[in-house]
Amino acid sequence: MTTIYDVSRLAGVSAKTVSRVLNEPDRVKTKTREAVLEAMKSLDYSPNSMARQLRLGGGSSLGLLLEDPASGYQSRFHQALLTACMEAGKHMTVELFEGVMPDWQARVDRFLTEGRVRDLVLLPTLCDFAPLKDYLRTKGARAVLIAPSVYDTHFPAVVMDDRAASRQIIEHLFSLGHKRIGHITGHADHSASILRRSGVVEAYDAAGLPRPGPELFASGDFMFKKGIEAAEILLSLPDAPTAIFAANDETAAAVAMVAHKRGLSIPGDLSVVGFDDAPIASAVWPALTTIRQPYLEMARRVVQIIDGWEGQTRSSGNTSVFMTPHELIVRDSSGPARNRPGN
Amino acid sequence: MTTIYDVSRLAGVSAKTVSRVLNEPDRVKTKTREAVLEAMKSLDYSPNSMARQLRLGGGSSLGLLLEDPASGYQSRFHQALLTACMEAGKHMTVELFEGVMPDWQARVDRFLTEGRVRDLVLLPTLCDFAPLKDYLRTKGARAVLIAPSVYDTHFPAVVMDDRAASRQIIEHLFSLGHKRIGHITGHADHSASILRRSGVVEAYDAAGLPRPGPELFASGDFMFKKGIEAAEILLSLPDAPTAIFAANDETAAAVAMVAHKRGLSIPGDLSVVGFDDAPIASAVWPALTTIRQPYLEMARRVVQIIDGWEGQTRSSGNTSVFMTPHELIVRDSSGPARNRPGN
DNA sequence: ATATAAAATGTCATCGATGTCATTTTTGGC
DNA sequence: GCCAAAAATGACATCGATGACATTTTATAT
Repeated sequence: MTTIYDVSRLAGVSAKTVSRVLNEPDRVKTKTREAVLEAMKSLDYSPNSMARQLRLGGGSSLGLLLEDPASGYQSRFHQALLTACMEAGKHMTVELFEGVMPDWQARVDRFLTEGRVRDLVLLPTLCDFAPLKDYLRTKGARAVLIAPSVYDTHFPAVVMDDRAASRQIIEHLFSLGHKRIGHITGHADHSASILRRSGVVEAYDAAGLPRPGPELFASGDFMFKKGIEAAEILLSLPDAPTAIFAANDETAAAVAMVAHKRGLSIPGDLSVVGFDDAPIASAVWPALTTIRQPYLEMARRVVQIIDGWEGQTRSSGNTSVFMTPHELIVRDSSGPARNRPGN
Repeated sequence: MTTIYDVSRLAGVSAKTVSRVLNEPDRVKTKTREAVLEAMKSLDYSPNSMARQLRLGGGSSLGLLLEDPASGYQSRFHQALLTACMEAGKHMTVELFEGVMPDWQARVDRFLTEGRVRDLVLLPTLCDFAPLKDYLRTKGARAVLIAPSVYDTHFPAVVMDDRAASRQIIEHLFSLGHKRIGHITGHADHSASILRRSGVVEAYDAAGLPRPGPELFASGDFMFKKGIEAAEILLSLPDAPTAIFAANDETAAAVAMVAHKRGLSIPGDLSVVGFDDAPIASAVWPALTTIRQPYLEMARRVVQIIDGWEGQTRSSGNTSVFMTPHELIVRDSSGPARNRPGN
């Protein structure tokens, strides 16, 4: 690596002058500047950003640990963070954190050090991995948790109201006349799964209806494949539901696929509702009624929080939770309940 | 920010000892170490990674500019790069580079400097944006181009053989007895679109068949919505094709949707083939026959190339192109051509 | 030509860490 | 208790850049 000194030597000027050519070209005589520029070119010089940052007290990047970048949630949140970072002029360093490998501490350490990360964002389910949070605290890193199952005294959280959203969906289906509604839950490790499920129950309670039997809850894991199995189970029920609310859009898409396979029309024979407003929600036919997750708003909030940390040594001790509003999007996959023999 | 000196003062030792506690704890007496650790804790110390990197000659992150992170291609490649980086122990800084904003040079500059990026990856269509490439060269940054339309003297390229893959698809359809095959092209800005289209023609030529008429080529843009329009056009043809090859899976999914809407069964009435092996290819019903893009292999190659640059000042002047093998995946959306009235 | 202000350039210290090598302390065998 | 060897610690230089301030050169007015 060539340095500013090599350039200064070749150009016959002081290092400071080279620095000036780089940072305040107008304060250098044209002739000198040209000589310096030529020297830089011939030496193939490029400034050492580390030294610059050290001198200038440079900022660190926002760090994002991704457990499963193929997951719709993570990739969409990732994307929202990119946008929020761009808006705020921040940079983001991303790293895969797959499962818990034996040397995860060393990996995180290198991520913080080599990646120059001080503030990070933890998505589900990483945001619930206590050893990681402890380790981060040890290392003096700060973090924002996204939709954690449990709030943490040391890290603020940005969330949406999964329970309310879920209840809203069921009420939407009630209003269309549905009485038997199946629910495919999400992955058991995600708090959202539990919240969404309890939103379902809450809606029945609020409407003064008896809670649905356990046969109407099929377990899923937010993924397409498991969604197929779950849908098969629900639709094979002797008294099959007239509507299915899947814990996310991917699962809902699986339900739609199974329904088509069985010759059921949507929403004529079966209403299907998802959650997330993922691209797939508009890509399947018919387009899915769903809840739009406020990804971008949440990401912006994250950046705000981190911006507020500037200068502070670490996150303050008090828990703070930022709730972000969502939105029900009614598309074509939900419609009036059709009376079926037996209903 | 507290420094190693603050800690050393409080602990009553030299800065070097504090450094030792951090880097080679065994070389410090237990009692001293504990005192230092306590001082670090009470001062809430965390080491300045910039200074460390400066001293140790730290490496830079791999930079990725994303034009449209929602695009399947970019997000999947992104993901593959994450994996490859993890395998190689590298870090990646990602940034949105949406369209060409007036201050793009300043943005790139900040990305390189603040993000401490020296090597970057340019995906389509950014890899064909000449001003950016020129600017990067000015700044002494190095880059690998992914599937560029035109090769560049200054930057190596990693590609797959779109034309051959496309030809393979058509030959697959030929082998199933299809004679009228529609093609929905990709976005005109992507070289892949042109290559895939010419692969189609090549297959006809190789088979000694007359080239398909222009009515069998509908223009798409790799996106679902445009795919719907294109599918409508092709399927409304007086002599509609018995198979449609869409330039990517998303478009193919749109074709499937339109076909279902029109009551056509797949592959009975219409074979549909995509390209990419995106998640959506397995998420629609029936699962799409498609080409698997060698994302991970390409990403690994990128990391290899960049690793090879270590120490070198900039990319050598000679163009190098790395071709990566693909794979045809036959699923359920392609089947024997059915004789239709008129055929 | 000369004084003087303004512009251009240079010197030195500094950012926060670690490597080198010198110095001090501890350890263990006698 | 003494001495050599080993262990622990410290002083100082260094990484590559820039800020503060000093110095030199140039431009302008007299």
